[in-house]
Amino acid sequence: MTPFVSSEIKTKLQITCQNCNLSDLCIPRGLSQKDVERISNIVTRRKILHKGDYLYRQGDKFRGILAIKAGTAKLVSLDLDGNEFLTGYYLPGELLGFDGLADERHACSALALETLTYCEIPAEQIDSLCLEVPNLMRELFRHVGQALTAETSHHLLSQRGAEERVVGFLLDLSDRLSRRGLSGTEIKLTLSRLEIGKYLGLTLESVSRILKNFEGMGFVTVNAKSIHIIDKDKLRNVLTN
Amino acid sequence: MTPFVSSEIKTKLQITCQNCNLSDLCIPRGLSQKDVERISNIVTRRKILHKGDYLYRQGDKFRGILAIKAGTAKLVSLDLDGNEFLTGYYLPGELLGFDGLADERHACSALALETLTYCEIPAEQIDSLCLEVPNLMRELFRHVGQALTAETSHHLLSQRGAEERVVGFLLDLSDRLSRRGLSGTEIKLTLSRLEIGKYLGLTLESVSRILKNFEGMGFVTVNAKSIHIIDKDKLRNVLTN
DNA sequence: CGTATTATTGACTCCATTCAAAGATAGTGG
DNA sequence: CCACTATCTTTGAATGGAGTCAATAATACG
Repeated sequence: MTPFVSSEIKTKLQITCQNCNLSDLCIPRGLSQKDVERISNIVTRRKILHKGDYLYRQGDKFRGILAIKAGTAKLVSLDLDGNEFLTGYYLPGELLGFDGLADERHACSALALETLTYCEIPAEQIDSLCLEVPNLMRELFRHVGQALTAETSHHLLSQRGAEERVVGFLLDLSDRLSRRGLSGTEIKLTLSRLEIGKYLGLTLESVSRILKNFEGMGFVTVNAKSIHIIDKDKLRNVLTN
Repeated sequence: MTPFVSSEIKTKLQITCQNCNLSDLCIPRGLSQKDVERISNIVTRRKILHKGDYLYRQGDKFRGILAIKAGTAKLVSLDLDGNEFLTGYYLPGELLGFDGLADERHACSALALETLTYCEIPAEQIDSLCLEVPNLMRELFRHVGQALTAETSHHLLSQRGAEERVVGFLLDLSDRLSRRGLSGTEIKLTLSRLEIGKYLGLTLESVSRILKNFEGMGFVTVNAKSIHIIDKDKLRNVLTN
């Protein structure tokens, strides 16, 4: 075999849930060493996608639960007359695919927002793996529960005024980045203004104006897709006033 | 023992998942005779509540998954500054409580909208029961997945115009009632205009006006809390135009 | 370097809210 | 059973917040 292939095999052997730097954010969180070993053998690792590629499409058969290893993804729904809505926005270590649990078909489409790698627990193995590793079952129930409460929060946010929605988006993103050990104040967006708008139920113009306002008030500095949060408390006050 | 008490015992013995008239809507759907027998022994049956009583409160410890036997319930969330929002509206045979899966505390409050009875799978038994009855595990994943996609649809609906939201609400309710063998055209609301508004992200005045409009256009007849759907297709057209 | 996409900014419009007042309904106690 | 009260609903008029339309500016990309 060529050295090229052998290096691929090596990679395959080397990267497991045990040594994944995201293991404390992803599924392994709360599982014992032994449990992680067990699921590590079944998890398919490190598929690579590029910007605009689909992880899955609305209507696709449910293939399994996905975990983002690197990069970001968006979850998109189409309503009855085809307007697109951004249901979710996912960071490394976050899980994706629960929209396929209800009826074996995905209710949304998932797309890479940039170059992205991910892991997968194949659908056919979930049942048996859960029976073998009860802690995994508990974790999966927890995660799907989190997906549900996250969606409820998102929905709640979208009932509020335009400025509050943008603040909610920024603060949520900031918190999630911090939890991943990244900067919670220097945010590099992978979503366009249009996509933020579709996530929040606003037009891109509103998003643009509001970011400008916040900059004018000294809450943030905005440079295209880079947002620096200057005063998180003032941002929070927008929500609670 | 008095006849009164003995009749209570009888009732307790008689009503099980096997003979429940909702068994094809509720958890037993898709489970074998044997599986149903097994869970039937663990499900707590027929608690009774009255209008305004809580099934659980936001922040309560997760006690289990509830199934409505008779009556209707609403699920309520409070946002950061205390405005109430109606997350869901539940009919007999529907399951409730998934908002407690994420972190062992309920993210929402559930209240009876009228006299209500329900059954419960206690939280402590869910794990062991799922291991014993793998089909139950699958069913629960399916149900929580349905809760997630229902919430996404609700969110999607709330991005649309006011009339479309009211139509979406009426059609969803109509479908769910039909599926339960009840009339899908003679709807007896247990929600006030205010509550419908909080469910759809509208004011009660808008809800009232829109129902009046629909009546004027011959889509429905409205008598206080009774809504008769005259022309479902015309209602559907409001959504797709 | 030039083109395509994305973002900003302004003026105007419209849909749903807000405020207000009257009318209907349901629940309670005499 | 009726009167009384609280709650819910209807209806109207005025306001305002976000959308739409449009034109320019900036950025990304080949």
